Amino acid sequence: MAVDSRERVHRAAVTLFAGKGFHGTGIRDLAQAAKLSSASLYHYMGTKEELLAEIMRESLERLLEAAALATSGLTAPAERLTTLVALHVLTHATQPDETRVVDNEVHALSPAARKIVVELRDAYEQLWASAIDDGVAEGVFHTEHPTVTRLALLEMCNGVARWYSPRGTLVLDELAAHYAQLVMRALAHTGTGENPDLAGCRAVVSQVWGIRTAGV
Amino acid sequence: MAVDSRERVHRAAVTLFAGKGFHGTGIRDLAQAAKLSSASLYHYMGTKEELLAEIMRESLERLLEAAALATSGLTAPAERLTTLVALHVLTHATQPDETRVVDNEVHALSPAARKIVVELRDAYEQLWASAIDDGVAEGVFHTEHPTVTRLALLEMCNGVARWYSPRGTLVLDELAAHYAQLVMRALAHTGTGENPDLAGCRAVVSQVWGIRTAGV
Amino acid sequence: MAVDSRERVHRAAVTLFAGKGFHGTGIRDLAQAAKLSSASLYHYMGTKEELLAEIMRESLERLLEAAALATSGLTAPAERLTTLVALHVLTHATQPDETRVVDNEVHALSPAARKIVVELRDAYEQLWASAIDDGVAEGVFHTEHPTVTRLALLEMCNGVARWYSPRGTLVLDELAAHYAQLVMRALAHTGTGENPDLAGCRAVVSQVWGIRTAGV
Amino acid sequence: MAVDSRERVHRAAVTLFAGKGFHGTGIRDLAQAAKLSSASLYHYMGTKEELLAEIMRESLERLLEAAALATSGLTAPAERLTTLVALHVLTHATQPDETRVVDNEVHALSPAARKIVVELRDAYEQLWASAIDDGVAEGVFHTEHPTVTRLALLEMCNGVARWYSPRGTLVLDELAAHYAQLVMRALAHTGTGENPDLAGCRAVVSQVWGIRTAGV
DNA sequence: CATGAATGAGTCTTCATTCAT
DNA sequence: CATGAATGAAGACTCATTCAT
Repeated sequence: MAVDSRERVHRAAVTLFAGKGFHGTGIRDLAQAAKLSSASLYHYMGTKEELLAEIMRESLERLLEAAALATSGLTAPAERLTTLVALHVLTHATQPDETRVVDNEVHALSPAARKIVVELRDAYEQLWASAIDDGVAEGVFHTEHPTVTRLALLEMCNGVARWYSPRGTLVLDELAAHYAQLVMRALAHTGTGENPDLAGCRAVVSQVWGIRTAGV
Repeated sequence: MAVDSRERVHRAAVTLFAGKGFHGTGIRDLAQAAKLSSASLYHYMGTKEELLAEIMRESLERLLEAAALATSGLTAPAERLTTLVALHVLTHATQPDETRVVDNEVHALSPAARKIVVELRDAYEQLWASAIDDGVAEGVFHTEHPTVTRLALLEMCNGVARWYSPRGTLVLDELAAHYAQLVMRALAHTGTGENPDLAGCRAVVSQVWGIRTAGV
Repeated sequence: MAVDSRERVHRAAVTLFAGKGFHGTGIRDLAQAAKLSSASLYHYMGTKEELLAEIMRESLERLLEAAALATSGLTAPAERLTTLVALHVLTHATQPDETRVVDNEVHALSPAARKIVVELRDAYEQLWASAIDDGVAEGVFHTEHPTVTRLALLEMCNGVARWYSPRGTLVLDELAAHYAQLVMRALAHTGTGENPDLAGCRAVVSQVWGIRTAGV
Repeated sequence: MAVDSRERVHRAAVTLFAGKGFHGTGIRDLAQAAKLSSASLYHYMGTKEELLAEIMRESLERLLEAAALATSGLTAPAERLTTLVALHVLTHATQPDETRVVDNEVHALSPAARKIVVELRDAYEQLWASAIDDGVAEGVFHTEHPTVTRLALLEMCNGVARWYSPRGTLVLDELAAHYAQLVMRALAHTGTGENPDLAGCRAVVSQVWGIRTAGV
């Protein structure tokens, strides 16, 4: 059936793009994985790049939709953020291929397609931003640099797609709860211990990387 | 002159591999960026893949060396970890291209080269692992899943290379200190607030991604 | 319906072959222009090349038939030739696509199909040849090289298909009459003015095209 | 040598484009004819279309230059026109491939390249136009439709490239002189004999080509 | 040290055509 | 009668690499 084949092509693309990268995946790889001839592939896709763009757009739209669904009705910033974290982590743990393609292959998109993808991603990140900002305003979250913190936490959660395996001992719920806890702690009001020796670290970096990093 | 050219080739490769990926970078791109003919390129490198492997190995060796230098003499787990974090963040902020190549292009390596890189990375991560484990053992860090926490925090710090720009308002020292704070908090002993509605999140993910993710 | 579709296919082919050439026209272009799927196309044609051959054969047969009809009963060479010219010009002005395909796409035919087409064309040109030869024999036409003259005049009339537009100011009848006049004049007995400086022209051609045209 | 190869590529392209058309000529045909691998071809050309465009441009520039050289200093319209005719015929007889490519493959050019070619061709035709117009103004040429006449005569001369063979009995000088004579006669003041039966011809065309040519 | 020339294998994509439905 | 599905062969073009100069 047409539907089956189209689906097979997309799944093959997601798997291969995630594993070998967009440019590392040949049209023949796709064809083989989709059990089609490379010519037949073109019944179910436009160009290779359009296929990538569609995969990324669809992934992001699902993530955005899921986030909207899960947080609708929630008002408390902490509740909103933990829900976003849990959703994000669950999604990245269960759809690691889609997620990695979205995270790693933006550079392979044409400017037009990239614009769409970046806008979707920005819309999604805005949900995080407003939860964090609201929490800070309400005094339940504490951070000096909310934007930096948001980026840091997002990257932390993105990482799940790079290492989580369902074959491990950690159950999905535990994983999600653990990440939610990490995020809540990171935003908690805790007296910091002493700072690291930043001057020493900078010196080491300069030494190891040579003069070209004089900027340090 | 030879040294200069070799250096130019490496720098060009790092920049291009970071920006367009290994497979997305052609030998002609490299030649152009290094202001050499594509044939001359081969005076300063082996194959394209050997060039990649060397870049990755060198990057990781420097990171490992820097970590060893910076933490030598430190015993307190908190001190060790904050130092590692600061070093990691400084490195990723000042050498984003090298870092991104290391993080994103492992899949392009041959098994032999990959082995070397993975071993170096594992050695480096082991420094984090022992700091965390020691801290937990000493009761200064609190986490139920030390390994997961380590991976989460590492990914959080890796992210710096993907977004930090020296043109922003945040100074390097502030950046490093902020990340150190985030890490310390994440390992602090804080009563977590209520958990997110995990069942609800799982249901949303299932709905949005369709039955193929019944595994959720 | 079948007839309609078959007709649509032929018309689409004529238009496209004339505009983009046989090799420049894809089966999908044909299908689109004929408002059919590319598979359905094959209900109304053999191979693409057979379609071309049929179009050319049919065109030439019509021209030949028209010439036979129009000149039947005519005996005077001048009358025969002007009639052939008028008919030729009218045909090329009103059927420019068919005509251009016949004139330009012979090279795309297989030897077998080409043979048929060439024979038809030769039969047609023979009508011109005999009119001219008879006129020369009767002393009403004057030309030193009847064959060259015939080819020259034929090409002159063929040209109509390349530029004539019904949207211009020139009415068809005027066009045909004008060409008939040109042909009659070209065969008239007129003292030629002085010859061009052929040696000078040859020198210029040699100079401009380089030594490879030493043959000049 | 590079020069040799580049030259071989151009010559092969001219021959093949003339014989099989641009779209009918594959890159492999070119490579074989130029005695190069298809990859090596690209050391000496841009895209296939750029190769075509360059061939056409160069051909037209040479024709234009030759015409300028040959007619410089000539003032009498008849002299100018016969010189243009002789030059045109000599060029088409000695460079039939270049000429046919210019005449037949305009449709294969991109709009940008086509513009250049059309402008060159128009500039060349303008030389004919002014010679004819001047002759008409001076009363040495007689024609009711100078533009139509110019087009007709140009096409007549173009035809040479389609049939002339140096292996025939006709020497180049005779060929050029004969065409010059045809052109002079076509512009002479000669009483036309009776017109052809245009109504009859129109009826025949309508009958043979069917109702779709009701426009006749 | 440097590179123009060269290429076999590969890239993505389209070709004309067939056939089961 | 009509067409989605399918494909082997071919399309133009680029790849990473080598080598004689």
